[in-house]
Amino acid sequence: MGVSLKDVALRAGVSVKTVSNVVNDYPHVTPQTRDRVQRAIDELGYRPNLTARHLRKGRTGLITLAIPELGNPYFAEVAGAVIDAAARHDLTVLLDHTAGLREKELVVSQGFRSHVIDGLILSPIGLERSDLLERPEGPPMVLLGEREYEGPYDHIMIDNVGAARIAVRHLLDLGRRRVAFLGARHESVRQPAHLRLRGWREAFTAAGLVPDESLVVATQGYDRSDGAAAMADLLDRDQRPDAVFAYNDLIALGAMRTLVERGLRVPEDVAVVGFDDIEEGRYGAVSLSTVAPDKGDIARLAVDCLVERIAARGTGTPLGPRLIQPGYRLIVRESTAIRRA
Amino acid sequence: MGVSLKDVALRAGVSVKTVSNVVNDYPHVTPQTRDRVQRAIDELGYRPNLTARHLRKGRTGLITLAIPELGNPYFAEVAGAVIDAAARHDLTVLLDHTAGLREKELVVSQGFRSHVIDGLILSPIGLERSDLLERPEGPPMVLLGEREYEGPYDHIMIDNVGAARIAVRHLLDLGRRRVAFLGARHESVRQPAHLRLRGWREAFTAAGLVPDESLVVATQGYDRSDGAAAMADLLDRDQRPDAVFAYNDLIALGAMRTLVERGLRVPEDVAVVGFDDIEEGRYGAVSLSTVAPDKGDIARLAVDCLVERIAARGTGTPLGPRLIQPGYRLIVRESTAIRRA
DNA sequence: ATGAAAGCGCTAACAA
DNA sequence: TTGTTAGCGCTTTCAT
Repeated sequence: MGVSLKDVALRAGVSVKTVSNVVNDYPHVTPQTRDRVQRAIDELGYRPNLTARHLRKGRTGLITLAIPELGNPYFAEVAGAVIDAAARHDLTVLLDHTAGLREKELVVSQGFRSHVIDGLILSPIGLERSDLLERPEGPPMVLLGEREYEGPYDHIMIDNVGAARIAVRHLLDLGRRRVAFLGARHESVRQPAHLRLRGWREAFTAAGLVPDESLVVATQGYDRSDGAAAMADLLDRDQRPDAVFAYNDLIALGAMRTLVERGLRVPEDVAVVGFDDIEEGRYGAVSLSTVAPDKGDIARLAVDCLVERIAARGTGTPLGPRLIQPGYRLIVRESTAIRRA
Repeated sequence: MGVSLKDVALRAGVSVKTVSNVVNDYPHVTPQTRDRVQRAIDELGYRPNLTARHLRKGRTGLITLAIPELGNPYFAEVAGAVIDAAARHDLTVLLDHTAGLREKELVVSQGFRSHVIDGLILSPIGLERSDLLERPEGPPMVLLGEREYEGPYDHIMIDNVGAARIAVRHLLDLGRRRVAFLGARHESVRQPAHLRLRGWREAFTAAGLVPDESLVVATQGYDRSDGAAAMADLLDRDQRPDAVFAYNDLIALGAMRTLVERGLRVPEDVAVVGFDDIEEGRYGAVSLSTVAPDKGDIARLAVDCLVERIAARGTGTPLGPRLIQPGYRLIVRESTAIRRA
């Protein structure tokens, strides 16, 4: 099939080793030899077979990134950033999506394709803590995302409680008092929604107010449709909220859609804040205020962590699990742009 | 490091070949032997080294998918579908994004990582036809997307002219006459925008009308911001349009945003039709009518084509380049939901 | 500075 | 039915 080192060596009249030296920029090669080899390489159109190189070196230059859903703009944007960050380390990204299903996440976290990849970045949702603890030996893994685990793995996660607190405080500062939380979870296990809900509560308490738990609405998923349904649910009740803090932008967007359908104005009647800062939030009829995690930061930190882990392998250097918190900020747009009450 | 075939063979007291047979479900193995080997595999926690297997077989089970931008929901959704379609063939997807830059597309189309992948699905924008013709030997490649090439490669592309015609006709049927086209290109080279623009023209002609070329607005890119700017540009002129057909949903969404800012109603003042059917179009304050390409179909066709090409390699079976047109349909939503004039 | 040869883990002829 | 062995293309001691 392809042109191999041997072919080049034959053509250049040198040994395989010499060609290899040239290809790998080994310093001790005479310019003449290098020239001759280079010419042979060009003439034959030689390209190194990475598979063979990897077999020999035990590294592949491939990492897996497993996210819940590519259709979710937040994850799509993060994935793009991870691909770029990985490229800067000469790593190529294998993309998987798990639909947030424990089973699929399990398959990914446990050596699926483990011999092909040097490492793994996983953004788990359904996975249990115990699954993590029972993970068999395998390539280094770094966790990404807002579900707490406190397991033996590096984890890139923003300060969800703090971020939510700031968002809700912004609404309280606007004079809103009936601030709903959209996107809670029924499950008792650790869920990112719980953290943001805690932030919601703390914001009230910090302001000397008592949060009204009846304004907490759970959703099935994290999609626009879930937000739309949750909002409808809320509006069907007696007293309507004057503000909404949504688990994420998609839910917020869905909620805004319902508000418009019901003839309510945003932000006059109901102010809305989301979470994620997906691009679509900037271009709705009413642009969406949101908490913006630094996605570039997140991607960079995850890849850097993983690269470090990969490098540390074998060297026996013990490296405790780290919890790393990327930056975030509140972005105020039209959905809360209103004079103080 | 890992456990190899040899280790298992040693443990089970058989030869490497036998273990290999068991692992690969080779039929002629006695149940007892199989059992013994299986036990050894389990005890040792053996997992085949795919890199080695690939080196041997000359196949890796990896394919590259290169799209312009993961942040564009249309491409993100297509990418997700491709990953699923590939999984059904036991293929794993390496995702690249090119930003639509000729240079990056060139790197991808020409053997970048060519030894690691079995095939390549490329969605080019900046690439020239000549680049394609000069492509060196490499793994099979299938083209995806709406730029015409008529090169020596399989190409999955919907009937852009026909699809655009139907969309514009829908607007004309509504009684609209000043139907603008947003998202044209200045470049003279083949561009998907040209095809959709042709459909725009043909719809007028077919209705016995003369298209008003002053309603064609070019944009820099294909993003929401481009749509917003183009719409603003259009509204600053004397006579405003009563309908807009946008190159894609993002441009349409951006345009709608501008319309709202200017106090115009959709669809009463200006009806809008987009292209792509991204999910976000369903949840705006006014849901977006659009041309919906069958993304599952597109992904499946691309992967199937590629798999066929991969299989045909070496077998000398000549297989001419094919142009394959996936299905599409017009989805009418609120942005054009209005009584006939 | 360059060459010879071993071996990464696997599969596939060929043998037994 | 199972074992032996030769590579796939590359890197890497160890010689020279």
